[in-house]
Amino acid sequence: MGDPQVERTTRVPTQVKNQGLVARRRRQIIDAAVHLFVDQGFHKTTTRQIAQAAGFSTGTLYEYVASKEDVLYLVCDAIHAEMERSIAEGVARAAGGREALAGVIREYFLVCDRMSDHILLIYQEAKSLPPEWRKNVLANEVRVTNLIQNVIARLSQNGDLPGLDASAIQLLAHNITVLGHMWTFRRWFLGKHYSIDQYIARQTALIMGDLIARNGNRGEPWPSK
Amino acid sequence: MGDPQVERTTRVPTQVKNQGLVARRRRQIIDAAVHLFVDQGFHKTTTRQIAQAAGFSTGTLYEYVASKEDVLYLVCDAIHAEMERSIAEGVARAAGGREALAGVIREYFLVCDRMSDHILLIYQEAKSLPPEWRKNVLANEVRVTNLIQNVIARLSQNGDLPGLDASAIQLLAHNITVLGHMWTFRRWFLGKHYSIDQYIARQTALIMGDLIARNGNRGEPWPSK
DNA sequence: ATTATCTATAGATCTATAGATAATGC
DNA sequence: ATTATCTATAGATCTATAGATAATGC
Repeated sequence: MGDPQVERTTRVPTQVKNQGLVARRRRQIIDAAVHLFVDQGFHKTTTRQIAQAAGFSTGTLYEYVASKEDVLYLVCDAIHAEMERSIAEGVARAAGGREALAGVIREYFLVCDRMSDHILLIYQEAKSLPPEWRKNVLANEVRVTNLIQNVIARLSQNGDLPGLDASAIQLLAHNITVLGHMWTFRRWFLGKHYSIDQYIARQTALIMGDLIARNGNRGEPWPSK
Repeated sequence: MGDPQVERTTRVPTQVKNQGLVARRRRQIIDAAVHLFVDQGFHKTTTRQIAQAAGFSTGTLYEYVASKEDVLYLVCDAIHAEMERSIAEGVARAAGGREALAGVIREYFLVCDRMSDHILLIYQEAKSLPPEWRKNVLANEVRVTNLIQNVIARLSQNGDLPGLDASAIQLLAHNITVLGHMWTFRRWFLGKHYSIDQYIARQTALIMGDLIARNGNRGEPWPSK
């Protein structure tokens, strides 16, 4: 298997031999393209603009990618790598025991808040990827959901979250994942009513309300942060 | 105010005097463009293709819209009109009393299932609209959420859903709205595990679990369909 | 010699419109 | 005369590449 980061980048072919240079230039390409895509969208961004923002010529850009779609894939993949890294870190940081789920929700939602623009970008432009690579991006979405699902499953096995079968656990993980995304694509509305901390507190109450109520804390609202 | 449908279409200027003809031709444009946009996306679809699929020439197309963006707006607006109509109808059809919320969720999720492609299209292409019209599309999203919010608020006032303040009601309405959308943009995964009926039953159990548990049915799972 | 980069542009579109033509109503 | 439609294309891009140039290492 080896380093997944390398495996990722090597899927996109290049003319340049020096692997270190390829990694460096592609990082420049990604950094430049993310901002342009977020601002203007993929289709309205030109390869000229990407090259210029990255600090070299159009010709050079095409030594490191074979097409504009390649750039989009590099960007989507880098975003997912960063999300996975942050979430896994957050999961590790969250407390154990009964409050672990609330902690993980919090860490995950904070990642969504920080990466709003990027999450939005994937929702909008994943469709523009060639099919083979779109599949890859969707697989990444599943991986993020699984990180959350594993936490729930672990708590469930410990008896901390009774009344959830495997299917309910899976669906709950998807719900939490998407409610994090909701903060990014309904920010224009939700942001008028809640800060991210309030949003986390409120959503946690709604999500956990169910589980906790069944667990014996009936009637006691989840502490609002 | 007058007929909202007319108010909608009149926001886009036209060269043609005959209002009935304008409505008819624009319906042709919308029907043609929806399919093309769903298949290829907005940017990869050409005005030529739209005109051809609608059954007239490019020149004629531009008698009924001033730009390609106009077509996108007509499409987004038509989709929302259809969704609002269907959901309002579903809300009316749903039973009253304590099970009203489950009934509305069911009706709404069925609309999402039927209009999957269209909902997806709005998520992907709303950004390509001129700012003024994007605001309009977002306002439509709020209107759909409000339809659900009103049902919850009514039940809450009747005492059927205790423990929900105004803010929780609003957020719950957004959650339900987005969990319906989730069926459209995670269909590639969820569809492998659930039929739409199973999805509705499962989600209803998770959503209502909270509310019902607080309401005294602790431990009793929501009937699965 | 080999590798990386740049300049300049071929080739392929695509949107939107100008001006010609057909259809309708007085 | 007026309204609607069509044909043909101006004008403006944009992607991707070919071939020239600069930098590096033997």
